[in-house]
Amino acid sequence: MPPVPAYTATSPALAALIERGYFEQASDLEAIDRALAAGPVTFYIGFDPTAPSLHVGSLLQIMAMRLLQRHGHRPLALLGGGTAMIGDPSGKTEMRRLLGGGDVQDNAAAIAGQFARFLSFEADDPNAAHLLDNAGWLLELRYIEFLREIGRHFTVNRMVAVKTYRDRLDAEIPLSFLEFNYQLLQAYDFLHLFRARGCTLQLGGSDQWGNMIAGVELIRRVTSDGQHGAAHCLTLPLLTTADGKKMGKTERGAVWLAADRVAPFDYYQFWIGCDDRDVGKLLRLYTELPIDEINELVSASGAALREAKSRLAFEATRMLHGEEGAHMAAAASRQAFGGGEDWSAVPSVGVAADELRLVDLITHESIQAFKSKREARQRIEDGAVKINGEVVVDPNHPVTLSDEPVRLQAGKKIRLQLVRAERAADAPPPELTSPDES
RNA sequence: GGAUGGGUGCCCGAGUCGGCCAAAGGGAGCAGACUGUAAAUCUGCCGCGCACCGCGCUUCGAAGGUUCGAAUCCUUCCCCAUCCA
Repeated sequence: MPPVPAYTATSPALAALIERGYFEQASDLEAIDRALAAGPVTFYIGFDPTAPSLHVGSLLQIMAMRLLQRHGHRPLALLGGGTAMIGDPSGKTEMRRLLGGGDVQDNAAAIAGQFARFLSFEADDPNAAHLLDNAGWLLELRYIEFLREIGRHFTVNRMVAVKTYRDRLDAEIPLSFLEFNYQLLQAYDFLHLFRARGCTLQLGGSDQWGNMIAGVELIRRVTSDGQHGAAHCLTLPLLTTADGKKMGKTERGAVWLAADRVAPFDYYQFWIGCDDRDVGKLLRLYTELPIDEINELVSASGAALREAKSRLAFEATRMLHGEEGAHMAAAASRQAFGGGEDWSAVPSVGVAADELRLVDLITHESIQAFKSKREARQRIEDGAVKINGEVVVDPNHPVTLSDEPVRLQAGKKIRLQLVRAERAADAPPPELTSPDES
């Protein structure tokens, strides 16, 4: 059930945004529509470099950028290297932990590469994307100057009315002055990009509404009347899954885009394991399949929906990890969950031992199927672990490792092939690479 | 700076005239059954470890103390909230 606003867009870009379900709310939809129809629009989305990788949550924003870029508009991906040092209080129930400048920079560097998979940064591309870091202009701000130029346009009365802050105040959760300033800085970002790059549109998650509007208003106030088009903003929905959880979170934490955090196989598994009710929505948002085809896929019901899911998983994986990776992941998934003997594409892990008790094996540092031995024992006794397709209920059951891979199934999701590894000086990282890959 | 109320396991939240508390209950999570690698439901697990139908170790803001024995009592300290200054 895509939110279909009662508005018929004239610009292809906005039409596509709406049709695919990216649109939620906008400062002035018609103005945005006109601008997008009139020619290339420079727009930006901010990303907080609070972790060394983006995750599926931020991927939604990236997909929206990608879509707009395809329609000829100019994306600016803004890393909040400066604002991350403040911490956005939006949606937070507690005070944010502050990140140091060093962390932020490392993270920013790691994240930068991930954008390149989804956006074109080619210099000769007329609407090439650009990656910016607001540390560049925020860190050198001078307090008094900033207050006089920017601060004067904000009334505390209005700031306090913003939902983000309102909630914090109502809930009587302390809101530090530091955090209170976040909104000003984000608004200033927009102004800066408006001036420096002609950026007139900001997109963001719906939790960013207050911050984004603040930027729009700031620009309106600062701009002289003669200057054309004020800036606008548009929010993307905050995705939740059908069972009410935040999109992109799993048992094992966030679904990261970095392959060394979430292997292609696991990434594929994430998508294929989605709730039936979400398939259509996810296909629209996270793949580029034509709408007609999506509708076709989703019209199936019951078990036939698996077709739609595997398509979703494949497409999503392909975009992030490439054609090769996607095929690999798909094949591995079919094998691992198909019940067959052939596991050739299933990720394999080397274990530096000849023989281990089952408990020790599945809690081995390169596998870590369960959190502790305690739990592992329990699960084994529950019948959650299979070796070569056979349930093994005895935690002390010895498992012999050799060059002949052992097929391990632990719980619903974990499927691995185990091979004996050389006792390297440093333990082999738990890389889930496929044997055929090399 | 003053007054009052608080800090419990991933989260919320019981528990304080000391033992039956590794700590009620709920949520989250994990596993099993059922299925379609879905949802819902039911069942089990849910501090860590082991030679495991039992045993050991570490937890209730921190450090000490009283006691055979403390999350529960005393002391000091740290932190938080609200009100006052």
